[in-house]
Amino acid sequence: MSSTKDLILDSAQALAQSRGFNAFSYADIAEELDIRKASVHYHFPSKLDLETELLDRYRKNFIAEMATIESSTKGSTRQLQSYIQLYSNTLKCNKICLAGMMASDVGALPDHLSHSLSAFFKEQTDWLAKVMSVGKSNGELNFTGSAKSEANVFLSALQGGLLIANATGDETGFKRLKTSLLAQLI
Amino acid sequence: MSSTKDLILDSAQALAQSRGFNAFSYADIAEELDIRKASVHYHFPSKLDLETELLDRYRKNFIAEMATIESSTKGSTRQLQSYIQLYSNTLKCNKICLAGMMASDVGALPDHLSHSLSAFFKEQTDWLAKVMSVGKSNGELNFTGSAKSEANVFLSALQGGLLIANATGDETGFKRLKTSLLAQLI
DNA sequence: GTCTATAGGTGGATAGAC
DNA sequence: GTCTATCCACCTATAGAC
Repeated sequence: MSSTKDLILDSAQALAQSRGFNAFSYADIAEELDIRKASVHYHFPSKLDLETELLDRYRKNFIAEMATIESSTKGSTRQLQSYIQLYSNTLKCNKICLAGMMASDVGALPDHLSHSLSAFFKEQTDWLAKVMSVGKSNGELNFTGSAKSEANVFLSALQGGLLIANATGDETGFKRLKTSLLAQLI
Repeated sequence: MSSTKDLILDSAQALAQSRGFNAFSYADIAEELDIRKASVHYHFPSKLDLETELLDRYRKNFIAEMATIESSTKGSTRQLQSYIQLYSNTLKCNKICLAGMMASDVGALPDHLSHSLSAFFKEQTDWLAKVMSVGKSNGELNFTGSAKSEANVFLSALQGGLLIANATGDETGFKRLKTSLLAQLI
């Protein structure tokens, strides 16, 4: 049984990932959950509070997902595949990454949010670089640049690919992108 | 001497590329140009009209840029470098691609705009695939997948890389990304 | 083509009862 | 913790003078 606060976050996240954070209102959330706007304000006094908690939760969830992959999936290639799957799942729901969405409005964000956003991308890149580094050490992966640089390309392509695939409705294009990204590391 | 209409488009584009389309108003444009809101409405009755013309102009400009590159720059590698430079210039102004920004709000866009957005990404991918195809034919470039697939990875990485670099303020990361993208094709 | 003035609506936010 | 009621600022948009 989810708390109202969690349900609000779920609703807001779904709206943000498909429309953008500035394209929905408290009224949309209230309607979806069949509660009143004032109740939403009780849990999140300002919309900035909501946005902040949304990104915090998103970061934590992603970190947890990465930890799960690391502990339950063997092999660098398969770990990267599992990571990619997180993005495929998002695309299936006609959504993009919450952080990717917020990044497109970065010029309008207060400092603490842009810092949190920065941290998200660093967390992702660091984890990917670690996995790639291990894979190169044991001979499973093969690439020429630094792991950090490869991780940056990998994440960038996933973020951009998700954005484009979602805008064009081209799921097969995203499928090919996933294949290419892995092929380049083997 | 630019017309008022062009100045409005310029102002709106700059605002959209740094803040997002839903994070600025006619009042912002009017203030920047020192005119009244009603004058903006004279040229663009609704904000949707503004958004539509903005994307149309952006597409045309990009097509013109690509044509210029094709006619004035010799060699596939150098043509791709020139293309990449378009994105570097955007990053220098702390902006992202207008289409990338709009793509993050695609769930809130009317059909005609999402179709135009789709067309933009197709135009970019097609041009890149053509350049890559030529480069492969004459031995200048070397890659294993299809040109279309490589073009998709290339564009995705640039779009995502721009988004991330702009959000993190990491210009050097974007520089390395550019190098990696080209290295993968040689 | 640009202005003043204003309508009409929505969005974020608060007060206070229950 | 949720509700009703309401405020106020801002936003899109229009009417009509110049």
